[in-house]
Amino acid sequence: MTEAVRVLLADDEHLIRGALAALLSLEEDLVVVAEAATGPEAMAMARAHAPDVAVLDLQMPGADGVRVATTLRAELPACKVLIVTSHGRPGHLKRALAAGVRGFVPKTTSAQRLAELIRTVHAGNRYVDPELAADAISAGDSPLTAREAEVLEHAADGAPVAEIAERAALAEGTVRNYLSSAATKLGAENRHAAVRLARERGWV
Amino acid sequence: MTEAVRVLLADDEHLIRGALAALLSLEEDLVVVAEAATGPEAMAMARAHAPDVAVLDLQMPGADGVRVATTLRAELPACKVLIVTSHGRPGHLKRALAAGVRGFVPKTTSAQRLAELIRTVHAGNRYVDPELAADAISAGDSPLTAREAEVLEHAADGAPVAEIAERAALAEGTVRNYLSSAATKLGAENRHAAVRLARERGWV
DNA sequence: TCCGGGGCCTGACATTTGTCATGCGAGGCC
DNA sequence: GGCCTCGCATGACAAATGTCAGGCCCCGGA
Repeated sequence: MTEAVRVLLADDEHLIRGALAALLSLEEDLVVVAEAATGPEAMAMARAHAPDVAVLDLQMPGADGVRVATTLRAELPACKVLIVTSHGRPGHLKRALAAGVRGFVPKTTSAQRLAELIRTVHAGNRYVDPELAADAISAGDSPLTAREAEVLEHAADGAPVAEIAERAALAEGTVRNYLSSAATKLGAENRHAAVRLARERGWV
Repeated sequence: MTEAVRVLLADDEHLIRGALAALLSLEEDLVVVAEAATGPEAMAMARAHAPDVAVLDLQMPGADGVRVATTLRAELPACKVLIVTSHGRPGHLKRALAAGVRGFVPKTTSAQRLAELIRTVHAGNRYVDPELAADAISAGDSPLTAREAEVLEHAADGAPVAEIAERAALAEGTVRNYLSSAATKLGAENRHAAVRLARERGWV
């Protein structure tokens, strides 16, 4: 038998992380060498233990799974990343793949299946949940231009146009214009609905 | 030794549910008699198995944990409810307690601790995570009147005033008035920021 | 080279939204 | 009863937002 696969587990929910560690330990060929509850902690643990596979939650305090994946890719190219997420938005998947992530699955996956997937990515293959992939494809690419997306992000917390204009160093009219065109492209009634839609699709 | 505590586990994340079931099974005095992935499923399972304790996720498709708890209280008063949540908003705790929930903890709790809490609520005691309780107290009661909250909910998806007015069967001016007073009470710049704040505090 | 298209940026104008003064009815208090 | 406060409801006015036509610059194709 070959060496056991060394796994890093990162999730801010202690409940799921501990339970998962216990279940994965039941698998003969998997060994959890480190656990982390935050993004920075995950990076530190990865540096310290150089795991074969990193199982990362998408939503963590400090730095999200994709950012951790980006760092890992640069510092530990041999470490394969598998992202696990509760509420998968299409755009996240795209960002994750761009960051070199090898696997992307929802938390509705069973532990048994997850163990299989850890082996899959460790073997050098990729795996993306079919349903999430379908969502990402049907959502397609963002139709927004760089400025439109930028302005929309600044508008995300409901700030008035004047404030957005200041933060983006643009005239108010310009900001209104981008907001308007973004809303039109997304088929939204106004910028607030546009923000909501863009969020859902992971475009901001 | 007394009878084992019969537990119902409801969570839409298969990963956490399965893992948790496995871990709780390691406890001698606990037995998981049913699992569910949605609100309605949880209710059906509860009726079928009449568990001693129901461990419910707050966010589930179909009906959230609090709604399930309300139903359970009416139909199975003997069944104690323990709510587990990922991102606890102050208002949810209040609603949960009003629904007769006996325990309320974040998912950052360890499985070991959760097992203890299941015994605690089964014994008839209550337990609320101290940090969540502190948040709820500092956030205080909602300052919004019934109509203000109602209108704010209708405004949640960024709909224009005309649409809100129609849905709430009010004049447009009236809707604007409620929106304005709600925003003022919450210290928000406009209704959209108000919606965001109210969401954070769990008041809508 | 010279268009044409697309992204970026702007101010002027129409529409929507937020604020204010006001009226009405239901309770609590003297 | 008389008085006050508070929530509910409305329309008029002021301010913020959305829409439009147009100018500028860069790049790729004719």
